[in-house]
Amino acid sequence: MSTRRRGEELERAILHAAADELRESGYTGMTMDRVAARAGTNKNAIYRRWPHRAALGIAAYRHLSDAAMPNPDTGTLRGDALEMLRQANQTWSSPHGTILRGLLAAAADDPELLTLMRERSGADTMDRAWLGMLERAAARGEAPAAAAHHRVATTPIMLLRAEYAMRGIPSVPDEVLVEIVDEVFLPLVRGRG
Amino acid sequence: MSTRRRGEELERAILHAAADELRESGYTGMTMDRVAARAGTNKNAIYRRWPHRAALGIAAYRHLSDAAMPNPDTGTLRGDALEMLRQANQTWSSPHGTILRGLLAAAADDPELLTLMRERSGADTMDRAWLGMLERAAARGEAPAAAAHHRVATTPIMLLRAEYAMRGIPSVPDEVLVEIVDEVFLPLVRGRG
DNA sequence: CCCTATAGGGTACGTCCAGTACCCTACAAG
DNA sequence: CTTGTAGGGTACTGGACGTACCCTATAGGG
Repeated sequence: MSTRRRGEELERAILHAAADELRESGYTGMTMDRVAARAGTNKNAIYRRWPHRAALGIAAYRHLSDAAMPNPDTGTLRGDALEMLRQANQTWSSPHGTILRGLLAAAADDPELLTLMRERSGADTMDRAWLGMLERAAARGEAPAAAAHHRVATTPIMLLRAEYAMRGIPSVPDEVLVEIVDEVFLPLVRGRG
Repeated sequence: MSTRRRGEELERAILHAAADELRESGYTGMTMDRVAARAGTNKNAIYRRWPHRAALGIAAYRHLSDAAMPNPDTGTLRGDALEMLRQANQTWSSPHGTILRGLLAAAADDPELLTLMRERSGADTMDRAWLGMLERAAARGEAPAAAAHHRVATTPIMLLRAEYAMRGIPSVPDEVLVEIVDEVFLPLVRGRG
């Protein structure tokens, strides 16, 4: 039995420990000492791999979440949109989401970290899914072709995200999602005829 | 000459010092020791008034910004909306905005602080201004009456805010504002007929 | 099969900062 | 004049990031 772990193996152990800490205490509560202790190693091994806490946080988050992108096809634009929003809301209000929000807050004044985050969080994939949804609706004749526009596609998610930023914390109620779809998204699509 | 300041006077001095620190170093860089030193006092006097750093930060921000709410009347809905967005963008990209964003980031995981911030930042006033704008447009016959809806009114600002959260930092280019108005806000208003 | 460079481990710091504890002193109000 | 309260000085606790050193296992080449 090799008593001393190295390379890959040790790295996985650290990431695993960091992810656990994230889950339990959020990014704010994740301390380097605790991560090291939990991984059964010490801070040296960590700092040899990541330059600072934030980098470790992001890496650990990535390690812990490989979110599958939903791609609903309910037959109606309204159904698809609601489904997408509900999925997003569920993700954001889950423990993962809480962690993600903590990371985003920490990265708010550091552009370098922000870009790291954007890459990791699959925001672009999300946008493409919405765009595809609009195109399918247009093909069905349910929406004008002009509705398949980047700004239109990103609006609902943006609104959801802003809703999270406004209220303090987890879980935007379902009524809000319905409102976003019925009072904003669908009228908007309709208005682009 | 009274050598020892008290009450009101001392409080103003502290807030002034804190505001200066905010300007120079942002919220993240504002330390209690420095504020105390700059105000020519010590941390006791501060902690007797505010329970923690965040509270002082918010109070100081408020002390430094008494933003007047614009209420443009250009004659067209498009003109008004653009003007409002440009105003907001200017505020948010100014030093004040940078500070405000820092505070928001710090308050992200503390609901109590978030509500404090919302009160201080005049978000509600802003919403009412947008609603009034829509009502005037409806009265002119430029928009359907159904467009004067809370969600519609808050959408452009929400989108702007989300834009700030996405990109790292200061100043969203004017094209984006125009896009928000032309590709989202106006079609949305139109679509609510 | 040994040798050595490299990566891990242990541990102790340096530094910064929030928040607290005490104790002394000016001064306002009675 | 007395006294209670708010300011001032200062030191300290505790937590956390990041760094410095030094020892040791071990992988991989000669």
